[in-house]
Amino acid sequence: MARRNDHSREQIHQMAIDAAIQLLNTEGANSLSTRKVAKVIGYSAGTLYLVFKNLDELILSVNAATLEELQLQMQQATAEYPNEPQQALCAMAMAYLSYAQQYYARWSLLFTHQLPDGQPLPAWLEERIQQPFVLVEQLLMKLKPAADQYSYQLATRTLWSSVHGICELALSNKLTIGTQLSTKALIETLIDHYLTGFTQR
Amino acid sequence: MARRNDHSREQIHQMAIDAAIQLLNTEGANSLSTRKVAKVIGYSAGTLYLVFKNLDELILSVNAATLEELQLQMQQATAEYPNEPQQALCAMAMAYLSYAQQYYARWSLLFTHQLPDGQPLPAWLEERIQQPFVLVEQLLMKLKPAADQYSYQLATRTLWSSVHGICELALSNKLTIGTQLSTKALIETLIDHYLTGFTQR
DNA sequence: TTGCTTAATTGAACAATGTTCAATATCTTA
DNA sequence: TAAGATATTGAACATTGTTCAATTAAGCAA
Repeated sequence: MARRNDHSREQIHQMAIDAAIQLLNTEGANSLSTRKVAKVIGYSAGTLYLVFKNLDELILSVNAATLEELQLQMQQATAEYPNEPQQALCAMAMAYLSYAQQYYARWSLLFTHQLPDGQPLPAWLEERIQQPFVLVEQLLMKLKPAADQYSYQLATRTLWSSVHGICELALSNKLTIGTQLSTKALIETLIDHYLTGFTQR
Repeated sequence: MARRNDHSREQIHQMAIDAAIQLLNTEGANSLSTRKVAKVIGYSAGTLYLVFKNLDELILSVNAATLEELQLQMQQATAEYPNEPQQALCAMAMAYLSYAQQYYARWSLLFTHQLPDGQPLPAWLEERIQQPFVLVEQLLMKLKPAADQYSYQLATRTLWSSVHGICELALSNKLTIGTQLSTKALIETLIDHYLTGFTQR
């Protein structure tokens, strides 16, 4: 069979991303392969190479889609606290944790995937990576209106990568070994203590 | 060729771990394979299966060795500050960052490797994972002698997974996109702000 | 020393993977 | 309807983890 013309290139591109997401959701990270994605969308593996340079590029596209979803969840979580930035930050962190739990394979792929040779990430993905930080930064500006850009950038990245670190170690069962600690409690003390320092200086 | 009896099982076990570490150091995380390890130690791939259940078990052993080295670096970093716990914590965090930079492939393998089906980590590795936390906990006890076990556990895990998160995102170039921030500055503000909150309450 | 037993090690084999590309079957158009 | 263009395939290749019957040398008994 050849020359079907059932779908446009753009459609195949999107179908492949959707299929990969579905595989990650149902089968886990170790079961993502070009052949399986191809099977799900009803095309041959070779067809994927008309639309993606290679599997890495497909994964980067999946990661961009994941980041978009994650950002949306974070944004929605803040809606309940329009005038309480600290509460909003807490809710956002919980949304982050919650998303990571629910879609663990996709979420961890954001961080475990490494391009060969240490190739740099494409600009369109770097763009997407920055978006969640923007949400955090906006809340920090509400919390302490009179600070300079450097302080906001510094506090945003420090606070959010810390939240991320807690989620990462907690969800891979490396954090609470031999303790009764709850991940939620860790995140709450982090935010509380860090913001105490941030607002005081 | 068969029945060489050049090395004991224990020797082959250790040789394989050493070879894997060497491959990770020189070729990167994507170049670790049973066949390459076997080639380095001068045995066939099948021989590895006399000593490890599978590649995952070899990787877990490599990770245990990495954790041991990492812990040693962290410990040595504190030696200069026997009476300044906060300085010691900072030095320890810098040692963590430094190790992660120098041995990035091995360090990231600690966190990117996932056992299939969500199998739990073996107890001997969980043991090793807890050790670095012990070092942090000791310093927090010096810093604030009158607190209960729960507070120490909570603060230890919160602080260190935060340091970890900063290192992780920074080293995978996801943290300082579009900014001039230094990873060191992020870690310093984290420790400073968090310890402010920790000692005050 | 010789011959037998034993087991350490191999190498071939299998299934799955990413990737490439000549072959092909269908669409388009003249 | 015939010819040309091209979208898609499927076979092929290299590499991977893993298994296991075959083999060969070590150990041992006579």
